[in-house]
Amino acid sequence: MSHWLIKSEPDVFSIDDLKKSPGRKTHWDGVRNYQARNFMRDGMKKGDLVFFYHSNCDTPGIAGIAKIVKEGYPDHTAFDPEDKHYDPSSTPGNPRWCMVDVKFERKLKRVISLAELKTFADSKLREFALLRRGNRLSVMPVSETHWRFILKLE
DNA sequence: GCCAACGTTGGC
DNA sequence: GCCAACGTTGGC
Repeated sequence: MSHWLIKSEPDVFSIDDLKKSPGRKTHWDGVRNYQARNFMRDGMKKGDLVFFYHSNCDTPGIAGIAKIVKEGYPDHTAFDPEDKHYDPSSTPGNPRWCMVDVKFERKLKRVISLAELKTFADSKLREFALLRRGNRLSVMPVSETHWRFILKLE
């Protein structure tokens, strides 16, 4: 089983929104970055656990844990001209983007802030993709070691 | 294939 | 709101 981190702006969709969603799950649509897509399409497997990260907010950080409940399949929002993430070069016959379904697992007891994570950037969390300079990836892998260490901070 | 222009992300 | 980082686009 692998571990991951996905980012979301809480003003748009927070961990609480996921918890309130029907069946406590949602499809993770709108990813329009090839590296992120490849992680979703090729890496994410049913049962994998995912850190739910809040970005672009007062206290950016890891807010909760979700689980992959459906593996990669075409992101239909790319086909919809009305959708914010419409991409005319992606068609049902030849879909370019994909999504997975994630389900609420739990909130962390407290948000583990980016600021706190950064204090370990040169030690326990060296090589953690989230802390690499200028990282803008919205989907990234988390190593076993890093996953366990971060959970211990909780 | 190069690279300037442009758009987006996301911390601060 | 600013701006650095960086991915994408498109002219050449």
